[in-house]
Amino acid sequence: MADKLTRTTWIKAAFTALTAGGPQAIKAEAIARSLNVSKGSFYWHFKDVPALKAAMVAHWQHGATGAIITALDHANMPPRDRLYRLMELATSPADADYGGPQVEPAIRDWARYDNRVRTALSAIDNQRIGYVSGLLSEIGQTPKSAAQNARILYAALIGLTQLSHLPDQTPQQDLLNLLDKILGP
Amino acid sequence: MADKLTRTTWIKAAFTALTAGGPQAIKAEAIARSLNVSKGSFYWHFKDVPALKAAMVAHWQHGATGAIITALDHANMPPRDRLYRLMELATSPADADYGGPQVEPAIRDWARYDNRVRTALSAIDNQRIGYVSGLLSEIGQTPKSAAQNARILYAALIGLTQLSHLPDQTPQQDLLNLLDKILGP
DNA sequence: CAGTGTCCATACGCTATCGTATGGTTCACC
DNA sequence: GGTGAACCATACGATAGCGTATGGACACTG
Repeated sequence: MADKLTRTTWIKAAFTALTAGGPQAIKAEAIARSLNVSKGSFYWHFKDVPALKAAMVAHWQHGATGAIITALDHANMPPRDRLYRLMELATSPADADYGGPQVEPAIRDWARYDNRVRTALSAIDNQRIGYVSGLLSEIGQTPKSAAQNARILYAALIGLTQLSHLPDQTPQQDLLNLLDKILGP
Repeated sequence: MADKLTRTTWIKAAFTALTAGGPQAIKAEAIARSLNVSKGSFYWHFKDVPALKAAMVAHWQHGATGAIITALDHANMPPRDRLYRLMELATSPADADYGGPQVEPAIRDWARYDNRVRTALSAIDNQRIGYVSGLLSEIGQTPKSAAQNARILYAALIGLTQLSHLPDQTPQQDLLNLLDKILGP
C-alpha cells in the first residue's frame, strides 16, 4: 500500500472505474481516491485525462489481441475442437487483467461515444471474426458462409454476454448449441 | 419555434442526447440549449434530472412493448412467416420515435449503470424472448429448445446490431440465415 | 381590466472536476 | 551528506452542472 504507483496501476484502476460506472466515471480525482492518493500523482503519470484514456485503449487493444487465440494456436487440436474450446473460453469470465469480468461490454459502450475506441474495437472485432472464419473454412465451409457463420457466432456471443443478467441464463450452453447448428452433424 | 414546450418534447430531446452522448449526456442545461430555451423551463416540467430519467424509462418501456409485436399479432400469418417478418422488422431502423435509429443500444448501455433502467430492460427482453419462444413452440419445438433458440436468435440480433459498423454488414441477411438454421429444412 | 395560472428567463449559491503551481518526501548515487 | 530525480500532497483559479428563487410575458376568465 505504501508502494509507489506506476502507470499501469492507474490504467487498471481506470478500467475498474469504467466497468463500474461507464466512460463518464473515468475521472482523475475519483480514481485517485480509489487508489488512496491525490490527483497530484495522476498529473505526474499522465498529461491529462485524454492521455489516460488513450493509454487505456492502447493497453486493452494490445492485450485483447492474443490472449485466447494464441493460446489456442499453440494447442495441437483439430479446428473443430478448437472452435468448441474457443466458445468455452470466450464465455468464461477471464478478463480479470483489465479490472473486472465485464470489460468488453464496457469497452463496446465506450466505443459508441468515442471514435478512437470505436476504431480500436472494430479492429479487434474484425480480427476475431476473421479467426473464426478461418477455422470454419478449414472445416470445409465456403468462404462466404464461413464469414457469415463467424459473424453470427460472434454476434451471438456478444448478445448472450449482454443478456447474462437474465435468470436461468447459461450463455455457454446456448453458444455451444449454436455451434452445433452451424457445424452440422 | 415559438411554441410552448411539452413534457414529451423534453423526453424526445433527452433521447437524442442519450443516443449521441450516452447516459452522461442527459443534462438539464445541455438539453435546454438544444431546445433553445433556458433550464428554467426544464425545472418547470420536471422536478429534477432523475425525474426526467424516470420519465424516459417509462416512456421507452411503454412504447417498446407493443410496436412490432402487436402489429404482427394482428396480421394473419402462420408462425413461421411471422418469425421471418419479425426478424426483418427487428433489423430495420424504425426506432425513429425515440430520437434516433440507435436507441436500443444506448438503452442497453444505460442499463449497465442504472438499476431502474436494467429492470425495465430485463422486462422487455424477457417479454420479447418469450414471444419468440412461443412462436417456435407453435411450430413444434419442445419448450426447452424453443426457449434456447429464442435466446440465441435474440442474442444474435443484439450482437449484429452492435457490430453494424463493420464493413459489408448485412445484419438482416445474417439473421434470416440463422433463422433457417434454427427452423431446419 | 383586474386576477390567475402557465410557461420561461435570469440570477444566485453550491458542488464537482479540471489543470496548474508549488512545495514536501523519499531514495539513489556520488 | 549533498544533490537531483522520482513521486506525491496541497492549494489555487476556472469552468460546468445542479437546484432554487424570483420575476416577467402571455393567455384566459370573469
